Amino acid sequence: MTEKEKSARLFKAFCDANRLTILDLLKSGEKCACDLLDELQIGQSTLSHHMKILCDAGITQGRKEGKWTYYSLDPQGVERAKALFDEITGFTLEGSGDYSSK
Amino acid sequence: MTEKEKSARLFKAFCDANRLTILDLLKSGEKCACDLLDELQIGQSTLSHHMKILCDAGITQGRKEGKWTYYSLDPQGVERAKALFDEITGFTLEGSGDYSSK
DNA sequence: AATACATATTGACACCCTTCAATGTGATGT
DNA sequence: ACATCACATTGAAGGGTGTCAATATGTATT
Repeated sequence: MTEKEKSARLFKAFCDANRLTILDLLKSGEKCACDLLDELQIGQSTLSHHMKILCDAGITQGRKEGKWTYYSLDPQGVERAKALFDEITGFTLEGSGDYSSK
Repeated sequence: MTEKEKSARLFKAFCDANRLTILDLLKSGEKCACDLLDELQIGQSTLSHHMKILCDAGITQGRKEGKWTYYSLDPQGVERAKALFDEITGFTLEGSGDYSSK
């Protein structure tokens, strides 16, 4: 798999309205699957599917505690995605971050 | 179509390896379709298809001159995508840009 | 006008993605 | 042990996407 294919795959995680809503919800902090489910008009298995995609992409992470799974944004993963997007859009920030992570 | 659906659609433009390569090539400036075709391992109709997606997304623009069509990045469109991505990833720039455009 | 050229459009195909219902799994409670 | 709860996995259906060959469109050239 080429670099570009890997990038494309990472961005796919952001290409679904439900996943964007999930990321939005997680911005306010960790949430269990059942809380997310309450706010989305999708079935339980569908949520599970989306969470797998987000976690596989490294954008979110899951933490199991008893019966529940708590999901949260993975700050590192989010930064990685941002850096990649900036790289692709040819953007270098005047007077700010160092995106040399990759 | 909801906001999130619109965002998801815009990001889809970045979710194909060939399109990422095209954006990469256009970073160095305007190029005609035939030049792009030389560097990609895809057929002519496929390139045309990808250029339509990128242009429809507002990320690139085409300029016709005689037989040729010259493509280039649309700086405004690129910034719009970046701002949206930053918004989604919950990023607010310390001491920099104003992303209140939307 | 006839031909050649550059690009766009169309139609078909294979693959991928989202979704759901059904089922599996692993933890908790009785 | 048994039932229940929270979540994951599987399998199937439907729509979307990338690709190409073929064809159409529009522009130069002869």
